[in-house]
This record gives sequence, C-alpha cells and structure tokens, in this order.
Amino acid sequence: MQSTDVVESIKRVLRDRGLHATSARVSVLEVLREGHEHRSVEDIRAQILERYPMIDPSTVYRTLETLEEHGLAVRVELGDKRTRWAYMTDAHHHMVCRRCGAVAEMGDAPFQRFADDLTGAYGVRVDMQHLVLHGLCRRCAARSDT
Amino acid sequence: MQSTDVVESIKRVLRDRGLHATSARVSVLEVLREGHEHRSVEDIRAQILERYPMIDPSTVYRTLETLEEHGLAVRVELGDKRTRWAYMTDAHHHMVCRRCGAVAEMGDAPFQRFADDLTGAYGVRVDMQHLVLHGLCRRCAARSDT
DNA sequence: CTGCTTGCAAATAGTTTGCACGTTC
DNA sequence: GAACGTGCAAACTATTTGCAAGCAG
Repeated sequence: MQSTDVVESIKRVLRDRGLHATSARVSVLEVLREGHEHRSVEDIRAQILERYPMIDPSTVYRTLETLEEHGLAVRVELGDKRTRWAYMTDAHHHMVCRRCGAVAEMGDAPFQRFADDLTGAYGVRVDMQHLVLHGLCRRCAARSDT
Repeated sequence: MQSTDVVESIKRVLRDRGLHATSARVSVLEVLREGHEHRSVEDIRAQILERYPMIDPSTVYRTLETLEEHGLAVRVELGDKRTRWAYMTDAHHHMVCRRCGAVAEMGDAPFQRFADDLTGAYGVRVDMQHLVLHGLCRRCAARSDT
C-alpha cells in the first residue's frame, strides 16, 4: 500500500467517469479524501502545494466544479462568503452557531425523517447530503436559558 | 391613510428600537415591507430610486445590516452569490430546485417539528425563520420518477 | 451642538474567463 | 494528433471601508 496505489485508485475513479486523469484532478481528490471537514479553495490549494509543484487557483475552481458534476465532491455554503468543499461521502449535517461560530456535526436520522415529511407534504425531494443550519449550539443554547 | 402615515409608522418602529429615523432606513424598510419575496441589494436600491432622490449602495448595505441587528430584516442566502433580504415576518421556508431553479415556499409546521427533534437529539436551538433548502421541486421530482 | 449616518471613492475578496500552450488518451 | 485541461493575466461582482460632510435628536 504505497501512496502510488492511492494515486492509481484515484485515477481509476476518474477514468471510470470518463474524465481525463490529470494531475490537478488527482491532487484535488487526494487532498479532499484525507479529511472530511469542509475546506475552502485556498485551503485545498495550500495542501496541494505542500507536495505537488504548482497549481493555479483557477484550476482548483474548475476542477472542483468538474468533480461536483460527477458526484465526487460536494459544495457546502457555511454562510461566510467563501464556498467550502468536501469529498462526497456519507450524509452528515452541520450547524453554525450564530453566537460563538462553532460548527457542530449532526447525524442523518432526524434529517431523513424531515426530508420524508416534506416529500409527503409538498411532493418535493430535498437534497439531504450536507445540510447547513444556523442557530445556537448546545452550549450557547444552554447559556441563554438562564 | 396616506403614504405619509406609512412613513410615520415606520419612523415610530425605528425610534422604538432606539434608531435614528433617517430617510435611508425609512425607504429601505418601506420597500421591504411591500412584498415578501427576497430581494437583492440592487433590487432594493432600484425600487428606492423610483421614488426617492438618491441612495448609495453602501448605505443600503449598512442599513440592511442595522435592520437585521434590530430584528427588522432577514438575510436569506439562496445559493447564488448575492445575499437576498426580506422584511421580517412570519416564518416561511424555501426550496430552490436544482434542476429548474424554481423557488418554492413552504409552511412552517414540518420545520418546527424538525427543529424540536434536533433540540431533543443534540441540544441545539436551530434558527427556523427562513430556511433555504435545495433539491427537486414537485414537478421535477415527479418527472424523475419515470 | 454632538454624535450617529451618509455619500463618495477606493480597496477587497472570491471567483470567472479568454487565450495560447501542454497533456491525456 | 485531436480533444481536453492548465497556467497566466486580466476582468468581474458583490461587498467593505475610510473619511469628510450632513442630518437627527
């Protein structure tokens, strides 16, 4: 299990979707797969530059967009102006605390129930992969109860 | 019931919150109150210019931020890059269709149930005023069932 | 009159685009 | 070698900020 194998498996994934396995795409996917937090374009680029020679920001933008179209990456809007990106894995959700800024992760079950409710009531099919909510985190909510 | 009365009532609302009742604030609130769709800063400014002499974009930005802090306006992120604003009224929610772009409004009940679920499960207090979801609208969902 | 607000102009920040060259298949 | 993807530089768009002058209380 060498890092070469990781690269090879990523290339296979890309070619399976009919994409050219370019070094830009490989490096972006490689970095995305290493953690499941959501990262900005600049974070991603910085991590790539630590081990690959060079990549232009515009290439990172274009690459992420391509990966998104092919179901390999997800776009997450946390509420500040920069778009975050994550490797497409299991559904999990976030809440950004409006008081302290903490980002909490939450499991999928209540979200699925909610999505089903909405389908029943309105016929819509809600994307429930990486929802972002705002509000008060557990700690700030508890404090404001006093 | 003259338009003067509208202006006077808005001024009262502003002063009640300890804000100076400036013409910028009055005109922004007046325009926001006229419809409950969500409008961009430029939309709002354009509507103001139809009847008031002049207002700078930066003033609209600052005014909306102030109104938000005082609970008179809500910020809504529909997913494109510009922030939309609405008059703060009853809770209602939106779904942006990822296929056709339609924006559907939905009532509050399932959302409240969901918020209570999350409080029970995670202790968080979710803001459920103007949530924006993404997915497939009724029509596009039906079509993709074939 | 005193401080909060505004207009103006300029600066940011994130993102997008056109084009010539390099790479992948 | 044909099509696709990348780097580079420049353009855009929405938004923010500093400052001097204006208006509200």
